[in-house]
Amino acid sequence: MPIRVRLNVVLAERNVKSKDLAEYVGITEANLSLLKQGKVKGIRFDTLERICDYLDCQPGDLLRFERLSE
Amino acid sequence: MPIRVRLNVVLAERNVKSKDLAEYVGITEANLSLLKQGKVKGIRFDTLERICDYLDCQPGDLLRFERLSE
DNA sequence: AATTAATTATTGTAAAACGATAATTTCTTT
DNA sequence: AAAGAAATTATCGTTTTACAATAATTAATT
Repeated sequence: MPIRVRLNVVLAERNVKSKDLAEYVGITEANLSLLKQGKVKGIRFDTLERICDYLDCQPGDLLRFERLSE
Repeated sequence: MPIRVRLNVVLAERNVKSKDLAEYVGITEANLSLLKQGKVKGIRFDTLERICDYLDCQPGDLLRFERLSE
């Protein structure tokens, strides 16, 4: 699955707790955990938006397309 | 809605026809059109992936978080 | 050892991505 | 101006899945 979710990386960089982000975004810690680990198959823009807002980042920081070959 | 979908921009830059992209991605032109215009509320990663693949771009090229103020 | 933080698991539901199709509109090209 | 191609809009239906809610388990911190 070449779309890589690197929310975990950004969280670590920012030193932000999942709990705090979840609270701000308005989703459960359980779901945020799944998202962090790339265990979801998509994302709603309003969720992405609030994450970017809180982490002061861009979607491109959270999502990367990684080609298989090369 | 501060997540801006700029697929239309990238398509224009690449001079790619919606029809061709739709065909490659495997979604209907109708749905691609909605996506192009930011009229969807989310996206599945497998769709995003194929778009990035065909357009040789990153999610960050297609999605931008734009703050309201400032 | 306690407390806190994060992950995993389960079940349920509502939202919406997407299909299929067709009609309308816009854009090209002759 | 016609014709053709490309794109948008509109309906309706279906299936997927993001998310909630909750609880239990497993890391980390202190």
